[in-house]
Amino acid sequence: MGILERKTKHKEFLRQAILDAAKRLFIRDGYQSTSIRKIAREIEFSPTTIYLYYKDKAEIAHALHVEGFKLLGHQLSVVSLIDDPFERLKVMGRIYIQFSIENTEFYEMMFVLKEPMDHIRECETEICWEEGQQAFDILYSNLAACQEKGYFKGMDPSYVAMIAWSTLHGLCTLNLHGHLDFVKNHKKEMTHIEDILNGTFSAFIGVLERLK
Amino acid sequence: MGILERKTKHKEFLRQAILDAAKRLFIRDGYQSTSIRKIAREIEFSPTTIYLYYKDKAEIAHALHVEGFKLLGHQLSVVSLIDDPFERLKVMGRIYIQFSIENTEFYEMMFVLKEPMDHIRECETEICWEEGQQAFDILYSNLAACQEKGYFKGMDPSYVAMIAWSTLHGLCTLNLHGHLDFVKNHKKEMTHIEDILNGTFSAFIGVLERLK
DNA sequence: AAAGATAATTAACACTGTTAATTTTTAGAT
DNA sequence: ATCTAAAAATTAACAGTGTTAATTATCTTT
Repeated sequence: MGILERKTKHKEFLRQAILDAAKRLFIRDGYQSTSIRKIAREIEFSPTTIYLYYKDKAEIAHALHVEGFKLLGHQLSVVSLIDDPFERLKVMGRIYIQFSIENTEFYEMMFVLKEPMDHIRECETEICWEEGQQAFDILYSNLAACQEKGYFKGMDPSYVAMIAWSTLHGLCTLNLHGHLDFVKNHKKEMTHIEDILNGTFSAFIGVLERLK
Repeated sequence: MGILERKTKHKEFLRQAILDAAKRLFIRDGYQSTSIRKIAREIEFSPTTIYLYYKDKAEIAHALHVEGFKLLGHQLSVVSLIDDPFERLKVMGRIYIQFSIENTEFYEMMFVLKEPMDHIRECETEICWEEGQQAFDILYSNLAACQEKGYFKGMDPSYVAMIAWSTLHGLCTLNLHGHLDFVKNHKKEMTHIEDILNGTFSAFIGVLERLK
């Protein structure tokens, strides 16, 4: 069965090559500008070959979506060294924001674009967003740990998680989509957008700290 | 000069007709699916005629963007009857969320899509997002009024505004883009998505109330 | 009615995702 | 080594996209 093995190996190799090419273009030009034809040109195959390895563009989008979660996961892994749960939470927040700035296209693919979610709904038998679920669970666990240390008194950690995620996601997307530029005119201290993000995040942490 | 008048009148009429057609299609099928050709078919003109009234698709997007702000403005106008600033803030929040659910495509055009913002940056001589600026100012004024009644002690209202907007925007977009469906599995009380939105919003209001 | 300006059109370009039909390549059996 | 069947890759095509240049039709003014 050495031949069959080599064949599936080749299939997997090409599938990965397509994903790598897609990733390169996608990071540079964004998802919309990354066409099937451009990916094909990149790997020097005909456009239709790609459909032998991915059923449609949404499946490639989903693969990049998963890739993005791997990347964020790696960047977040350093927080395991931090013992205090609230301190850990703060660093996680900063890393999340930084990730959205440095990996715009991945952030968009993970938390904004509908294509990957549509693909999950269409293909996965049991409809569930594994990556999101897992990320949310980690956030929830951390908040529960904070609560045991006296934070968020009398609050449901699920709702605290929803608030925290919503706030950061809102902040990141407003920034990425160009809806925060005007704030510079509104407040003189906010000359750089990074200051707005950092300032708002610090203020939010301040709010959470008051809920002891 | 009665003829010139009629001519510019006609020009304005057709410009509005194009926008109305675009709005109809856009509300039904979303922005991406609303092509120039479909708009042209709707008003029974050739596709290129549209370019005599709008320089490109982004300009139509921007017109719909402004239209959306008018609509939200109308829906928010009822809060002027509420005297207490914090009570007013709460109702504003509920209306904002409701708007995002009932006017998905408008919300997307106002706060998510880049096209209208790109158009502003390209065309307006003085780069500023009038609609956003104005909306933010209203939020800011309300929060400042709250502060005078003892809320948000020792906080910068600008940052409170940023936090509030980010939280609501994050909540709305996570919902609209299908990233909250899994939460049903996470928490049994949250069987309907509306419950998640309302619950999270209530919890957030609870947080703000604690900052007295 | 002729001339000039304005409005609207057709034709075309360079793309897009995707499918059916066809060719090329590979693997197994004689 | 040759023939056959299966797998992989390709070409051609469909129906659509935003946008521009060149052309035709319409209307105003002389």
